[in-house]
Amino acid sequence: MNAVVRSYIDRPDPVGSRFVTRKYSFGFSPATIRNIMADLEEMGFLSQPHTSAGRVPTDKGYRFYVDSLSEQPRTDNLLEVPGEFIEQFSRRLDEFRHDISAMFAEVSNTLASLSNYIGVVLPPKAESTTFNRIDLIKYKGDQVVAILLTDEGIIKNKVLQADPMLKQEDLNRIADYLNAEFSGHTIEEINNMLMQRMRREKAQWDKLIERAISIYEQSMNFVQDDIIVSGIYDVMNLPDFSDVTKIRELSKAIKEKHVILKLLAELSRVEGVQVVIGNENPIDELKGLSVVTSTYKEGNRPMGIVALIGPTRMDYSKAIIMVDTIARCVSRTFED
Amino acid sequence: MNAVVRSYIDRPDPVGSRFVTRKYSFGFSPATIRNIMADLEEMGFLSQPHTSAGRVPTDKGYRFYVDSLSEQPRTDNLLEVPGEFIEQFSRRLDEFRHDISAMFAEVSNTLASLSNYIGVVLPPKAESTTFNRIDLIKYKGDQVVAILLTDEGIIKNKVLQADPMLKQEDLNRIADYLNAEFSGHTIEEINNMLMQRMRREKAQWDKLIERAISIYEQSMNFVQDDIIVSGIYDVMNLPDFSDVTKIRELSKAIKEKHVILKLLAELSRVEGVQVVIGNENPIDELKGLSVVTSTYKEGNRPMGIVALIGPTRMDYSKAIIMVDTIARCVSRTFED
DNA sequence: TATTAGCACTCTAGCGTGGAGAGTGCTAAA
DNA sequence: TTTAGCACTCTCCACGCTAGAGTGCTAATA
Repeated sequence: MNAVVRSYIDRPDPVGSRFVTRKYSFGFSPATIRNIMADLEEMGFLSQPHTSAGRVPTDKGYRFYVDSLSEQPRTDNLLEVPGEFIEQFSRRLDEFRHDISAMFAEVSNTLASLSNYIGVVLPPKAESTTFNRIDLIKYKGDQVVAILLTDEGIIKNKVLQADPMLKQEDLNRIADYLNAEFSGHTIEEINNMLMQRMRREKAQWDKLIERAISIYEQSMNFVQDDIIVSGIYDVMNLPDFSDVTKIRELSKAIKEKHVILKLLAELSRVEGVQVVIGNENPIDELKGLSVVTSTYKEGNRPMGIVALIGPTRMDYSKAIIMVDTIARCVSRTFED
Repeated sequence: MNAVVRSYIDRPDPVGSRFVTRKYSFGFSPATIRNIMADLEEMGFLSQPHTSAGRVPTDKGYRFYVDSLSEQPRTDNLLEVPGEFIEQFSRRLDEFRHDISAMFAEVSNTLASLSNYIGVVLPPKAESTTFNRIDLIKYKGDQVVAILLTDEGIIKNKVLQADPMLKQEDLNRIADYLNAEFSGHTIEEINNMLMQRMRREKAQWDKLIERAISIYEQSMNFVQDDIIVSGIYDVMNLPDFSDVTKIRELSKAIKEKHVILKLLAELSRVEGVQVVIGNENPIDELKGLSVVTSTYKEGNRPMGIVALIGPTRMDYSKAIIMVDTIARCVSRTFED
């Protein structure tokens, strides 16, 4: 029975009882299958578009399938990924070690092109990254360029307005101060530290510290957490999107990046692979789509997530393996 | 006659002789119009999808229309843009003065959302920008972060591998050297200067210069000229893309960004507004679409272009005005 | 009790038909 | 040169029909 549900998944269109008997040779006749399918429909796992069309799994049906996937011994799935691929892909990621955003783009692309679904990467949350150093460069007029480096290899730059009287040496002093104070702490810790200190030492601030604080706060003002999306165009070639309105729904969903961001942020709390199917999705724009995610970590700390977004009729088995494998590869790259 | 061709453009679907007489009151009867239209068809300006459907402009027809647009006194068009808008938009761009890529994103978005076509911006070619300064920061291990600032406000950073023995002071010296030599020159000039000097002074290079050259060359290795595209999703709602295959063609064209890049680079040679209609397009992927472009300049030097991409049945008049106006606004922003 | 064969029933997809409507080309008159 | 009139063409849509696939139900069977 279990097996029956599972078998529907791979098929592109409604499937009837005869088909099942032919494709999967249990010792049953079509009639028996019909009975079972009628039961399954009553239980809510299947539905038929109309009488006398085959049946199609409901979201609940997919959910059952996915759950049964994870129940059976992991090895069954993981065996399918050639260790060779893992090696090769890890090496490839290593090449991008010095440019983390290029690396994430590569990850997203690989996910998309191997799966034909939409590949998404949620980079590490700015807050949880570790301050490595900041540099301040005097630019035109009163403009100052701040470059922030994190241990994770993230480089961000921002142009600030500052007192035009500040000379490069002053900036250096400020940067030195910030580096000495903050290096090795996560941004979150720093924000907390800052707050504490601001309250405590408010009275005895000297000019330098005051400026440093102000500059730091300005620099931090690029919380532009963003996601990296690939494969939007190829996914439109799937038969699931042969309808114009469906394509429009899809593109609307993708357009609302912040919506996806919100969902992924939610999912990133839980470690390991997660599957969200159609209506289970808390966000209206994404109902009708399924999301398979996995977190990647640096050491033990979860950093961000990689995900595949596709139609509910998705090859979950494949997607889960891919997302899982690739998340592992990313984690591994961060270990070095 | 001229007027007849023009009037077709705004209509979403095939238009017949009766319609013309009703909508545009020349003193002619449908029969006369029919004769004229038959002539126009023979000349290749119109075509009919089938006998007894109305007629539709051909690319040649659109071309005629566009040409006749630019023949009449400019003011006719430009009057339609409220000076107020120009003011307002220029002020808005000013807010982005310190973050040029955000500014281009804003430009692209504005183009797209006001026109409902696809907004595209080709940022200044890296080669033609002016070196302002470079800074080198020692990072983890043998990694060095190079930050390049240009006068135009472009900030790029790249991680390089360098001799791990180099200390921050050495890097500062190298940066100072490069800044002293290159500041105020365009990247292109620098590349030429470099080449010359390399040939001339090859013998007497000291270690510093050698390192400086090597670092500079590594830093320059991010020629990732890219375009900024907006409005892909909204454009799908146009009736012109009510067909799945058309949407797929469109997305294929957009996906091949380098293709568009190539076309725009080509068009950026000529100053002012340019219109490329359907088949006129040298690139297969874009036949079936029209492109309206205009260059923006810094002083007298053309920097890049803004463009609208839409269906051949595009509101050329509106598109031309928009692209022109916005290019002017961008140019103006660069003047400060 | 579980399974199966048989049969009537239902629904869709595909196809041809036929009428309405829109638009045309042509001819003859103004 | 323009216009009125008319026969013609083609699409679109609604209708009806058939073939095919799949179902549910009942009665027979292991």
